[in-house]
Amino acid sequence: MFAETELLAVFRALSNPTRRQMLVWLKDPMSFPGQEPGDVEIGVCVTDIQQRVGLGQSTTSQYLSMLRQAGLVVATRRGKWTYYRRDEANIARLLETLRDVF
Amino acid sequence: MFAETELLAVFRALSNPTRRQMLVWLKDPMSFPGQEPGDVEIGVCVTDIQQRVGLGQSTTSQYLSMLRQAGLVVATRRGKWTYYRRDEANIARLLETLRDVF
DNA sequence: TCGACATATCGCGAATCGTCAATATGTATG
DNA sequence: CATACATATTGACGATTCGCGATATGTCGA
Repeated sequence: MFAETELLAVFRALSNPTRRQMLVWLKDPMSFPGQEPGDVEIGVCVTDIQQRVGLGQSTTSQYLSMLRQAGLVVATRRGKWTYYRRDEANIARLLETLRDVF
Repeated sequence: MFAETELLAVFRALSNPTRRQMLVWLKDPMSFPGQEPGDVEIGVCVTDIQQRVGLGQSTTSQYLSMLRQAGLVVATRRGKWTYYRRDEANIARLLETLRDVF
């Protein structure tokens, strides 16, 4: 299951509408500008996400870091870029936990 | 479904461990001290909940109010007491929404 | 109506959040 | 190595949250 501290990180992360929006948008990586069909599996880079959410670069980076610490996304560094994608397995596990706990 | 502002209230409410604990404890009203078998359907009064969470009376009242505004519990006034119980139907609806959205 | 009791609301200081600009770190390329 | 670029970290500051004590509101019984 999820430990109390993990649940805390999850709910804190999702208590912000922009961070929730990020997670939803990442369900469809191709909807981001500049995404090539081959990039879907590795995710979307920070700059592309930033363009879409319309916040500053540092804020975008921090928000993605929070989502990662909450176990909702995973980051992959490739060259200069860091790609973020949803951690579908963990999200599914989380939804099961929520159903069991609440 | 749940509107954006409703989801915000829900995640804000659940981003606090004590408020999450309250919601879980309310699954079993009989586990509170001073609960009579006939009280299960109406819920648990604020004082009994406060005894258990160990916070101040005002904080307990405010936390329950937040859970109510988030649609997670319902309040019933009877005499001097206000009884709180889970809104199971709405919680189930919420879990469905979460499964659809995330 | 008065006092006792249950709950809600108000006002406060400390801590955390939201967001940014500035700066640091890492990485590829000339 | 020097430069440019992508991302992460830091510092700042107003806004919000946490939890409390004090106080207000509502309800019952004498």
